[in-house]
Amino acid sequence: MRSRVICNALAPEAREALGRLGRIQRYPRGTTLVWEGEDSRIVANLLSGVLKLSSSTADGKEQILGVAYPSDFVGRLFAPVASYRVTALTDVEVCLFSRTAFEAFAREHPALEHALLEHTLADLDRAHAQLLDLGRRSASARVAAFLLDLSQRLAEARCAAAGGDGQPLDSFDLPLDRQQIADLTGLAIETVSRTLQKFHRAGIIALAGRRHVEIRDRARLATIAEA
Amino acid sequence: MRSRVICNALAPEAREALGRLGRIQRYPRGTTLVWEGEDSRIVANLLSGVLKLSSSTADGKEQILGVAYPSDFVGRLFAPVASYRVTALTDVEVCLFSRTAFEAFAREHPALEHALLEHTLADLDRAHAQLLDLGRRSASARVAAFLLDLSQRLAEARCAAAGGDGQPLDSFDLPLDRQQIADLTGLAIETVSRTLQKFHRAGIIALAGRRHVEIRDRARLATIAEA
DNA sequence: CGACTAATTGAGTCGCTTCAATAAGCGTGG
DNA sequence: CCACGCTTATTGAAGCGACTCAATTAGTCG
Repeated sequence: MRSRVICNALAPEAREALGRLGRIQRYPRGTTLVWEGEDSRIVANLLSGVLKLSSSTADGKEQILGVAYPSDFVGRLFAPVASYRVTALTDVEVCLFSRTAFEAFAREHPALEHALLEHTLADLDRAHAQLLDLGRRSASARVAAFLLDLSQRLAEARCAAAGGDGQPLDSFDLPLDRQQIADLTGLAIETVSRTLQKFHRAGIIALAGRRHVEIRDRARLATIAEA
Repeated sequence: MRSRVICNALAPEAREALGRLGRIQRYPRGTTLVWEGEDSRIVANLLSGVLKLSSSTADGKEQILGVAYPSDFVGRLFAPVASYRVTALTDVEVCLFSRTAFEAFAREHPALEHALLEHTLADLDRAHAQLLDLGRRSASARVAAFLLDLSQRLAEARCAAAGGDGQPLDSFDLPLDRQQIADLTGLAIETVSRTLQKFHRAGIIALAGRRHVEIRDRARLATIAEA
């Protein structure tokens, strides 16, 4: 598996030049970095923390389109307006770039555009998987798939950062609260809660506190996620 | 708006070289060009007709991830296996490439990779819009959005091909049957039928035969699609 | 420890699905 | 050109999964 960090595609000197273009910035949890519909002025590389990408209907119902973990690239290149909102789910640290400056730099560095293309294709695959979930799967399947995907991606992020082994984690803290899980899975908050409790009672997962989850029977969870 | 055809990004001589790499192929309606999960050996440029990209759950429920129109690029670059099925909804004519050969060519032609990146970002935007639909909108809103999107994209495809004006069409034939509309919108076929009839009775659209649709009140349709 | 927020639980409703039957569209052959 | 048969679409009735509204409980933080 190749590096998930965009700028690793670049030669050291180019990477340094790119580094000079961006600036490190921290935001507290809850901050919205980009609003949907507003000018798309910035793009960013997530260094630490978790971001949500979301969009909402005219009557205010929110749908989370994706969640970004450390090493992920976020922002809409080559479009004048942002099509989704970007909000910090935890305190975050990002490397910010002006969109146009980044685009100009990318034009000069085909390897970077190549890395962006691969990254975007991976995002598209994830969006497709989520489409199948939202369109055709039951509440239980969606919640199960969410837990499985989260454990995988948290492991990957840890791996990219501190160099773990990349094995999916069985015990972790949810970066999202119940409402956000509901917004991601397209369910009501009560349905998420009931489903989680049902898994808990069935011994498939263990819940401790509001945020902690332990996957006790990954195979069963995978079966539920399939159908 | 820039050209929607990938290879227009290339200089004439490069375009000709790419042309020699591909081969024109026709398939009758109903043919599956790529199966999900099988080796991703080919990619293609759609010349005429309509393709559906779909995926399904273990228990056989299908979800259409997207629909491709003339000038669209289809196939999963840089991945060993295809993540979705590609099926011809009408008779189609495509320009086929070996995936690996196309990738190698793209490496040599940054302008092509750039065009692919923009194309993929547009696909991602569409997937995001569909996520919001499936996760948070009612059956009526989904069907209305489908009709509006279709009229827009048919006009664009016509524009790219024959050089029309690109205005959304008010009268057109559906390239999908009711079941396929259901698979695209994540609804049951009966719900699609009922919704279409409801729009018809309300004078928002006119229906003739199985496939023909005429949008009579685009504004009202847009309002319904919003909520 | 107390106050506030987040999560859980219960009851009732609604929208969509499912199952079943009818009707319409369309190609075929007489 | 029309009758026939097959496929596709429509319509109806019933059921259920997830939502909504409301109340209770559990966590968390000062």
